[in-house]
Amino acid sequence: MSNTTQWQIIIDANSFYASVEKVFRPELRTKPVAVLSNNDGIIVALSSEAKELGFKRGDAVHLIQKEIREKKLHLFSSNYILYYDFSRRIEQIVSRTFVHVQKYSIDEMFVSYKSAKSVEHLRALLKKVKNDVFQETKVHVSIGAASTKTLAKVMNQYAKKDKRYKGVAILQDNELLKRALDKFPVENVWGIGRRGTEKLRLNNIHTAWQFSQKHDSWIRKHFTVTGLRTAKELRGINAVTIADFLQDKKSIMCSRSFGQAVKNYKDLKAALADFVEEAAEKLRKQKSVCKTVSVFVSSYPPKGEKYGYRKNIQLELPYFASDTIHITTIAFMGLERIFKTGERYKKAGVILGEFTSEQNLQYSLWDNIEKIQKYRNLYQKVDFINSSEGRIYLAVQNIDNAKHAIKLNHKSPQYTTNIAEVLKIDMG
DNA sequence: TCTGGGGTCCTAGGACCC
DNA sequence: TCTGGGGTCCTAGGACCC
Repeated sequence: MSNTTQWQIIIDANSFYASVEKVFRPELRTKPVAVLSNNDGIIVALSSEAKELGFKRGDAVHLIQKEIREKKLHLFSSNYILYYDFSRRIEQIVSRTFVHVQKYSIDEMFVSYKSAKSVEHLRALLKKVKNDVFQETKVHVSIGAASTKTLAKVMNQYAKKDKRYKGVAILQDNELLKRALDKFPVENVWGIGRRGTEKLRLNNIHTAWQFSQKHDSWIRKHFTVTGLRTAKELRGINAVTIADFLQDKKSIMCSRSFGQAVKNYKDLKAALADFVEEAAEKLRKQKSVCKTVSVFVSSYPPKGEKYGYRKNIQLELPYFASDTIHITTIAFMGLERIFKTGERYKKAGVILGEFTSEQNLQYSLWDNIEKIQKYRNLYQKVDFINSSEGRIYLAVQNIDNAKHAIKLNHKSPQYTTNIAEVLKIDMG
């Protein structure tokens, strides 16, 4: 490609959670490792060794105790604070080389770059970034680069799966498209879901190349404009933006299973307050306001029965809001209506829905604009403090989380973020 | 003693209407 | 005696994804 190519680059970490856990346990470097969900319930991440042994994401730990023992799978409770810290550090390292870095998920980021003098120049930069990340975090990343994001994702998968690429795969030229896409299964293309795959199979389309070569009208008819955009991207024409991938959420949920049964109203209420706090913070972060608040609870089933008490209720706020105080008030009203005494609750949560953007918000004649503004200003300050200095809590929140503490029997320390848990090196 | 959390989309079925 | 046909909208729940 010419030296004015706008390169689209995707960088993602390999087996991210498992890799981070291995960083602090070098003796496990070549051993099978799995990271567990909250309450150590299921497997959510696996090292390559664990995948090779047949363990799968979603496996219920208590059902595979025997295999875990026999195959010597090393377990870790999830330690999200640690993973987020690594994610942030990797982003910082990448940002030293590239200016336009956009985080996509905890282990994945987009980069765009147009100053490469040549493909070899780009390759050198990407190798350097990969190397820097490994030197400083001991986490391996895979990098794919091409003229469009969808193609970069294709190359990223080559970089990850085909050892010959050594972790960096660049689609040098659109002339090489056919070679890259001919062997690439269409179901692995970004934007082609399972449903889409079925439809394509019926039409005898199996590779990304075959899909990209269909007529626009045919694609538009069967896969709408979204499918057409994907096809264009596969042809080397930019048709999606980062914003398309990073769409604002249409609902925000926060829920948790409890480590042990919660029985009384007060404890459930405290847990719910935490969930609202978390959800409202996410809502404000994407600059949305919500209209509906759903609260749900579920309890352990009585002996011999399959289901326990399950109930959810959806309430409307009197106006669109994003402040924790108003949302909490409504959530409590909901909880009060669905709470049943005598149940042993195992899980609860809150879902915020019906969003509109903060700016688009039209105040109705009846709304107390001054009051809304006051809360909005207050919560800008709250979010700032929460993100920088510490945390502000509503009085009802259960600060030590003692009552709904989750089970974390295999938790690694917060090596990098908690001074009390920094790695101790035995100087022997 | 038993299994996450968060999200999207689709569908079946009920309420309601003409 | 006995109860059309067709449409929309909404919701709960399921399938699926990572």
